[in-house]
Amino acid sequence: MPLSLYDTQARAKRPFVPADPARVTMYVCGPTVYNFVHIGNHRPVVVFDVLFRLLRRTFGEDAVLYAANITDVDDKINRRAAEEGVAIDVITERYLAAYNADMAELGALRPTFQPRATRTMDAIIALIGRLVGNGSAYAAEGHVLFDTQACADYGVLSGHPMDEMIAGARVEVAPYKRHPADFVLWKPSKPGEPVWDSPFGAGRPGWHIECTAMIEQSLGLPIDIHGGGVDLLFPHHENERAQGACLHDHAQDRDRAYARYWVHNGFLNFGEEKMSKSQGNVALVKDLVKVAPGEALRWALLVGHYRAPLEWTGDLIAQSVKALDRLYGALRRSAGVAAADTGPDPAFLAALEDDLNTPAAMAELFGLATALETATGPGRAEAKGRLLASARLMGFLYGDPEAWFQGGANEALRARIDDLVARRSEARAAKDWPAADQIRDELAALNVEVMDGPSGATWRLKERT
RNA sequence: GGCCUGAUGGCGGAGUGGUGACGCAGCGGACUGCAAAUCCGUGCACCCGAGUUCGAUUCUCGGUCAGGCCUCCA
Repeated sequence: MPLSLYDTQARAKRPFVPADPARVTMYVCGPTVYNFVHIGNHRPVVVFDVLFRLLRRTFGEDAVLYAANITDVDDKINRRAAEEGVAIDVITERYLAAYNADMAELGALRPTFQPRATRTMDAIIALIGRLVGNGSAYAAEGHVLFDTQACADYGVLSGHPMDEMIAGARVEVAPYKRHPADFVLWKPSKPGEPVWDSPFGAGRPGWHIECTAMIEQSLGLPIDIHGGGVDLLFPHHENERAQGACLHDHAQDRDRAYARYWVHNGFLNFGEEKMSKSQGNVALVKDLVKVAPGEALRWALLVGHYRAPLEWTGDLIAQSVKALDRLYGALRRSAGVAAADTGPDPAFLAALEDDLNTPAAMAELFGLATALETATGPGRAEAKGRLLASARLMGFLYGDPEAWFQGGANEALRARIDDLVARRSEARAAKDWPAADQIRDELAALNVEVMDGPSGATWRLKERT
């Protein structure tokens, strides 16, 4: 079953056919590194990581090029640097490192490229020059603006009719714009802000052109897949597409001269308590991992279909932990079984290939876990192989099952628990049930649950502390 | 005002023109000294109205409700 993706521009699911199967390209808009990003920012990270893994499996690991950019030129970065009285680099390096650490916690592969705006400046300036040169952009009062009127099909991506948009606009239109929808490609820097020399005067780039330049420099245009959150659909992606279409004005397929598929993930919602940085109640990965493993956070982010909004709650995290308990439990009980080299389960793969239907794929994983629990003889190795290969295609079950259940215990606690479990086993062997039960109560007080099996007792921590 | 989504059991969440996945929670049973874990079984839902159809949760139209975007938010 071939991979199909919902393409925002076509407003339909389309079979995914890359321009060149030997060189599949994907670009996803990444964060502005001025602070820690909250868990919602990581939804696209995880979603497109699953797509990255699936593409690598389909077309070959070396055939897929994935670029996820970093915006390191921005007003918010400038403000933050000024507040702390440090150089801008100090801010961007700090939060870029934190961002990459979060990605690792969530089990996301490193993208092939992580382009940064500040390191793409020559390409940005050259690109603006080309747009000015072919009449798609104009200079006004020290700015360079993209001329949306020169772009015949401006609006086709987001479906925003330009007239309506202007009528409902809630922003004041800068006087130097020819048309209200025109947007900045280059603008003068204010005192203290980063500044670059350019043929249009000293200044800094607008947001949209940065992404287009980073795509062109890292992957080359057009790309196969352009991803990001739905909030970026307008104006950011619309503007990117317009820039791309005007760069390649004579391309045969103008519509797809920039990106062949547009994929947008839905928002993460935070229920009644709106998560906002000003309230200081944001959910940060570095804090969440104290409550639940990063793998469970990854699971939670994939519990719903990527295009649907997802409610981020404590219960969602708890349920995700239990879901992984189930899968790791099946692995733990088959610890002595060597996994056969089977590859992913066909039904599981079909679910993922159907526009990344992760909930359906997860349902298949539970079925595979039950198959492993109930299989006998040689069927166990095969069942274990299918479960592992399937789950790992989604970025799960790379961990050691024992570590999953006992990982929260330090050396001293572990020794104490092992001792209690051993003493309880002796009591049970002597059929001294009161003594055995009393030890079990002691273990429970240590947050330990003990499970008796045919080959002895095992234990797990009930809750992470 | 414009554009765009969505409405499924106690909760989360797929999917389908005709027996409504899956997980958690619940219930019954097996196993267990008792539990836990596991296995087997089971109760519970498709927003409202009209239309198309032999048949609609699924398609069409209307309504209600909820959410998003139109502001350099993933």
